[in-house]
Amino acid sequence: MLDIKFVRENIAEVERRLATRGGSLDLSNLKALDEKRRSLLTETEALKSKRNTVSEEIGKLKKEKKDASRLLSEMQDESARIKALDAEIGGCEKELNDLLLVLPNLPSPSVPVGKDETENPVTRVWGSVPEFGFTPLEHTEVGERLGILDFERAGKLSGARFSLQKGPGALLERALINFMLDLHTTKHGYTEVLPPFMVKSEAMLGTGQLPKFGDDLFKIEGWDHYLIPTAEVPVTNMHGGEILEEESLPLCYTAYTPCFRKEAGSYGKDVKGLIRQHQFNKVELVKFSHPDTSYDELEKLTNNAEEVLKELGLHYRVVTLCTGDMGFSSAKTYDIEVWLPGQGKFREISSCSNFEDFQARRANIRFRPRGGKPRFLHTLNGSGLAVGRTLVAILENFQQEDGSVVVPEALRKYMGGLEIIRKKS
RNA sequence: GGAGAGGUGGCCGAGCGGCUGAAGGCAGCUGCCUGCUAAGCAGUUGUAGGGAUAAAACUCUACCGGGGGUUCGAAUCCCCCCCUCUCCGCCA
Repeated sequence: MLDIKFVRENIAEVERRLATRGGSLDLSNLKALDEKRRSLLTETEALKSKRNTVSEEIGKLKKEKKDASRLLSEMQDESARIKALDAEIGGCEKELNDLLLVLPNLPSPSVPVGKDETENPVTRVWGSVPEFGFTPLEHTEVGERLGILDFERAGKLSGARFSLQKGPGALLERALINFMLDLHTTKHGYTEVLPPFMVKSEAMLGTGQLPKFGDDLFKIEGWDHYLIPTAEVPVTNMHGGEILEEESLPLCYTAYTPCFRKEAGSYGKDVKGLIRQHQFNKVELVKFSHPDTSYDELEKLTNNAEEVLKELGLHYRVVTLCTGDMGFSSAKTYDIEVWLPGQGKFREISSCSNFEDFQARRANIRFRPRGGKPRFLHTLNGSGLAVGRTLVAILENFQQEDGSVVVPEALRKYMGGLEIIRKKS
């Protein structure tokens, strides 16, 4: 959520910067509501002030056993007016809030202006395209031939966009989760969190999924709860409403959770395989940062996610999302894209964002500067990494002509020393 | 799910419908004092939103789990909801 004060004082700039996200918007409605609210406030507060002093007087008169009926009847009317004004202010604030809640974050000035994903500049590349002496297969093919991926049975249970892994396929997923968590906790200094996988709507509001993107979420019938679409939601909202010590920043958390997404509107996209699922595993990185250092923290966080791919030996590139391709809550986002030989292209495997104080304001997460007033802090997060897509990358990059898959060195200790996944004969 | 107890400031803990943003204590900060430490004395310390200001100072309003109600006036009375704790039931 944007700061209404900032919007008020910089309305033209806000309009201009938001417009770079695409689409047009008009903040005149917001401006009018804000002005109305403030003038109503001035009016009602003056009345309340009067009521307070008169009420005190009435108290005195009564104590002295004097007649207060004139003041009493006068105040009856005033009170009714205050009540009506308060109701009007309430409505005004609700309307204003509703508008603010659906306004996206301002892109950071460092974000390239562009209309869509075709205008995302490549920021860096690591490794190189692996060469095969044969035509590499897509992961679905590799996995099904090995008997470790079973989409047919998953479909029987749950329909499209679900998967089932078996034997070394299930083990590989588990190994990846443990490997990533260990890397981030031991080497990068993050604290592991195992959060709830269901949260209240308040939490979804805090990180920006609600009210605008409810269609993408699975809601629990009869409850105010939703299945989380990412660990970002529970982990960021973990400190909702809190005032943290300045010295404790940055707080760095890593969390494994399954993620549940409806993928509404993606019909026909990635219908096959593990790329786009209603349920997938992810290890997430979340930071609560001092505003002064949040962009340094974004670089570090992105590097921490990249490290996973480096250790696994997977070729990838980092792109900076342009203004037109950024998510609703983000001020700046890097996507990490891994090379998939079976598809012959880079695919997103991580998205690392700085939300500045956008989520902190919604979720009311602050810190106390030494001796000063509480301030909103900055929140960041990134996938470190999407586990299913990492498994896809491994199957595609380390497949061999005979259909087997070499297990990356870094994962072997998590797989009982297994070096190669072969078809069970 | 059933029964009971409770939710007040950073913490503990008072609080007759008006003089309570809220006693008292602890913690914190600022002075003073003591050779050091400890103690002592005085003062001070919440959040949000308006107004004012270059920014402050200043000023107004609201806030005692949340929401409604009664009243000129509610932390205090009434109703609904939420949460925590204890006991019972159920369960991993």
